[in-house]
Amino acid sequence: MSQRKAPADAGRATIRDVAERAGVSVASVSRVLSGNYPVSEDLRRRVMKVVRDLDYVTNAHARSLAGGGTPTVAILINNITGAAFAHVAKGVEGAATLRGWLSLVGTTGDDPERELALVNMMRQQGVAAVVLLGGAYDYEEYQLRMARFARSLDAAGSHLVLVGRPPLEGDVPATTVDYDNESGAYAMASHLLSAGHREVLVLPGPAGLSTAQARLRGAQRAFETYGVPFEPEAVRHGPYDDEHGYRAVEGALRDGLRFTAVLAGTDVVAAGALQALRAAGLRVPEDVSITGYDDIPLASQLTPQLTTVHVPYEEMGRVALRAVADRREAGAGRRKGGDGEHLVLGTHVVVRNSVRPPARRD
Amino acid sequence: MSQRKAPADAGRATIRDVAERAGVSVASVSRVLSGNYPVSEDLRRRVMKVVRDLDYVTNAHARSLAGGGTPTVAILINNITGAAFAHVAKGVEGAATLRGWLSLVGTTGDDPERELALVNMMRQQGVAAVVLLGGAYDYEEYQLRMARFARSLDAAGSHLVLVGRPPLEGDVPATTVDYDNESGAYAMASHLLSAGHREVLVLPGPAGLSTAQARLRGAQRAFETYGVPFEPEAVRHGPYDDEHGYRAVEGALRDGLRFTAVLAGTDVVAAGALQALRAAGLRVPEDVSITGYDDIPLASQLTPQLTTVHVPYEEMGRVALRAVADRREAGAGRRKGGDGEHLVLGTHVVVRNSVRPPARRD
DNA sequence: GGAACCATGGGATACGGTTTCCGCACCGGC
DNA sequence: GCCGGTGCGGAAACCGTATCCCATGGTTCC
Repeated sequence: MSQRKAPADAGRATIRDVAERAGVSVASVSRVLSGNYPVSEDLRRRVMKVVRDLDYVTNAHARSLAGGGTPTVAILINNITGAAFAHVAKGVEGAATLRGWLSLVGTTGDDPERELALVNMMRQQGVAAVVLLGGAYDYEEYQLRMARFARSLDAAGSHLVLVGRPPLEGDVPATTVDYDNESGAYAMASHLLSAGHREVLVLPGPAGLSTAQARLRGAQRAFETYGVPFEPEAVRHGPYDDEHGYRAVEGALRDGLRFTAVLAGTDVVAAGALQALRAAGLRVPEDVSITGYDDIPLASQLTPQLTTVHVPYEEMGRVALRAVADRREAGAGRRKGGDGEHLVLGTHVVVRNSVRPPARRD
Repeated sequence: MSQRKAPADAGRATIRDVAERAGVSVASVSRVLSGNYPVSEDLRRRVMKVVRDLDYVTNAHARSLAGGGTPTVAILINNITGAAFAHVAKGVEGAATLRGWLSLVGTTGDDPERELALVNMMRQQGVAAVVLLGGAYDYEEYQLRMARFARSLDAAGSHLVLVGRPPLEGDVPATTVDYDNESGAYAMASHLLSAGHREVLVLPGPAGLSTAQARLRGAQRAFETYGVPFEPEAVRHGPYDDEHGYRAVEGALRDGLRFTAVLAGTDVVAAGALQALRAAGLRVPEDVSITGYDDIPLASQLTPQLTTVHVPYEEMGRVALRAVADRREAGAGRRKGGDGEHLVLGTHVVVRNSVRPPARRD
């Protein structure tokens, strides 16, 4: 009777089981499997046979404890069902897999508490990097917390990557992958203005969110360029969902606001706006034009297909992963000086069928 | 000079660093942190102070090696950007978090090789369960491989959960969480038939996919019930994307096929079909009715809003997690006899605005 | 007042691998 | 025939934590 558990135990097979059954030492099995040490052909064959027979796989926890182990990226999303985020996640995941990295996905549900808990959990997991998706909030406290996250992760040999938001201020060890949000909004608004629209309902998104702020700034800048007054009452903030789009348009109509176009902060918001216009008996784009932002699949599934701003979400994900992978390879030696790398990707307007010159009133 | 690394090393702090700095034993620190052993208030305070100072978090790998550790579920998806799957993932993740479980997400991209690699990777991670999302393929080999997965995982103390596909045949240790796919299709088709439609273009999805097959069977059964002949040439298989929906309708129109309604296998396919009809100058639902399946957000964002079959995706995710959690609690003792549990959730038709009685021809 | 007990804290060990350090054979060369 | 080199395999030391077992000091009970 063995001191250890029986070979065909209920639990999973260990490297010792394999070694014993193959009549070799534990070290030899490890070497055959990792392949970083010369091993005789005979030994390899014997070991591999047992590995197959036992359907053995190494214990990832033990392996990473002992120093080896595959790097892991953690992706933190507000809401996994958001199409834009899903595309970033896809990009990260794809690039990670390509390098043999593992990826974890966690959702925060917009809850700062959960975000904190998740970052700590990832720290426990010893992830190579934490990728945080989505816009930032404008609270001072939130910013401080992010900086703390960045330093904590950095101290533990990990790294924080912010995707789709502006970089943190100060000398914070975090990488930022962003897109040219304001320019995209500028271009989109310009498109509307150059088509002749002068009265535009603007639905930028949540007031405190960096993404919404940048999009609003871009639109504002375009209005200035065209010398068109920017009416504060034609700007309606609210969450990035179709319900808000619907309500906002409904409300604007009820308020008697005059507008010939809707500049929506998001394709989803545009979808809601579209419905509200239709419900009010207005035709799109004949009576009112609409633009979106993000260029998620929905944009081209609507009728009319949405003119919108393309954001390279999936590529942002890939870039984010590449950034951490590169830094990790370079890392061993000295860390770079100004540690906060900042990458910015371009956006562009995708013209479809939701914009027309305004119809003459009167 | 200590033999060990310096306390303020570059790497993360260990429990030993904490113990040393607090002047207590390693065991005490562990006890304070896990809280499952009586500890004096004084000791707790001293330890916690150091923990905060050092920003210490326990190493999850070491913890799970030592027997503790939080259970982890792995979710394997074909494509993270699919809305239906994303909702299941959300359900699993939410329920997991509620119990303090961790969740991993991996995407297979419809590649059987990657699926194999991922399952093995999850086995290495020692996950409590692997949740596989989406329809199954009709290959014999594929089924065999699934059975092997199930047994491998089971042998390693893990468990396979199949979501959104029929259970495996034979005595395989896997749990299945499914929905009443065929009945949903039956109800949806009946809705169309009872509205008076007799010539229906059916777009069930990929020919080899279990989901598509079940939806087709349901439709067929409804036609039989109504005594309406089921025209094989009015059935067009293809992938679950909007492009297929578009092409299929375009092709049917070109072929001169007569139909007053489109029964799409998916909301996304319906979206494509809708576009094609519009492009051909047909109005929906006045000239042609359309139905979808899945009831993803898109369905209510389209104009007209889609009449579709609601599938409780998020709940399926929750149910899946609950099933593995329950079995894990009960598990310690004997395993149940017939191990393949099979849960089925209901579906129902959501009536919106995309169906009307057929216009009189001639 | 002594003994049994309770409440705490410390030391040692196990978890499942990887890796370093060694020793053993076997080989060829002189 | 002896010696050194080379190639391969084994023993053991870690990785960071949880937990079992034991020691200790103070308390309570007889």
